[in-house]
Amino acid sequence: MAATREHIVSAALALVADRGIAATSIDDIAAAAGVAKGSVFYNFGSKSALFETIIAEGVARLTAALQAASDGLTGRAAVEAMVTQLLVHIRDHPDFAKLAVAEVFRTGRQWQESIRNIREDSIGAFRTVVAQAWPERDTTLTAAALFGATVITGLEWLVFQPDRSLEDVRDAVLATIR
Amino acid sequence: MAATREHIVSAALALVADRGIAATSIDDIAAAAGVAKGSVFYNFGSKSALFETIIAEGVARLTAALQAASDGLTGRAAVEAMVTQLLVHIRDHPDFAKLAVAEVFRTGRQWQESIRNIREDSIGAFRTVVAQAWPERDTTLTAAALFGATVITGLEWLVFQPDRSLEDVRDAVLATIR
DNA sequence: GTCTATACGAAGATAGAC
DNA sequence: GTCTATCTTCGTATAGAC
Repeated sequence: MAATREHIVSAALALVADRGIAATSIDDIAAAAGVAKGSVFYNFGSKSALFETIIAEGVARLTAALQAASDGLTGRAAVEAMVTQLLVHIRDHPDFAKLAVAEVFRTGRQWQESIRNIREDSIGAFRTVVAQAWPERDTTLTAAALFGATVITGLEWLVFQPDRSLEDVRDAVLATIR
Repeated sequence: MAATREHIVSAALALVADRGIAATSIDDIAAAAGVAKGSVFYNFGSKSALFETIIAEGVARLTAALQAASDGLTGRAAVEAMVTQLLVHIRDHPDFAKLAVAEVFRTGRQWQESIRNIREDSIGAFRTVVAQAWPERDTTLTAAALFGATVITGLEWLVFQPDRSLEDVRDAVLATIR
């Protein structure tokens, strides 16, 4: 059933955000999702296929959100809108954010296809607005710096200072970058 | 022997940087280090103790390097020196950088004591220079943004654009932050 | 101090009942 | 489509020889 898949996906995301994929067993996921282990394999085939799905869905959702946020905007306004949207997305999907940060720079993993899209698509969205706002700068490195400042500050917020407001965090990031 | 410990530590670091701690077995580490599995346990006691050691040593070395870099400097010069030193450190110890990024925001892990120091000590060093350079800003969030921009750009450099020069990367980061 | 051999549990995956 | 039971492999850790 579709509901079963949803339960499995959200239970898996919650667990791996805190412990990583390898440290999370299908037993743990099935128990947290309230289903039997066999159902996980019936619905996803294998552990790595499960995480391919989870990561691919998460990247697609993030990329779409980032692009929508800067739609119709140009220059610095587009950059600021995208930074803000990234913070909102991290707040609303903190588990995916943690998983993504933990996995982006690893090579030689089973679900690497999906992982690569974190960088190519999501940071790629930043590249587009950066190229338009600051054509004289090194686009890829600047996009990485912007993305990095936003993501790390967002996670600092959620993990260590959850009582801060979105506005505080956004202002701190925007004040740091120019 | 001390050399055995060194071999184990460096083999372990290289493996976990790419696969994560849980996905790396003591068998793999022993084989890569050229020693027997028993020697790993004799020298470190357990897998988690091995990584406690590796992480604690890495955090201490990073924190010392960051503090030394800004020593005697004030204001923006101190910030720039620390950013540059962090990039140098990432270039020279890329495996530790990958491990650190993958683990910082996880909670409830066995080696959490050592991990917490990544944030408290290393980002703490940034906090000090930020507080001095921009007293009007939110110190902790700004330090996180600065640290995040530098680390993520540094890893983008090493993992995806290894042919770029340190100067290019440093200039891109410094141009992005103000 | 380092090795080999082994105990023991954990985890991915499958088979078959319902 | 979901469950329980089971197979098999892998991985941490220990014991004991060298």
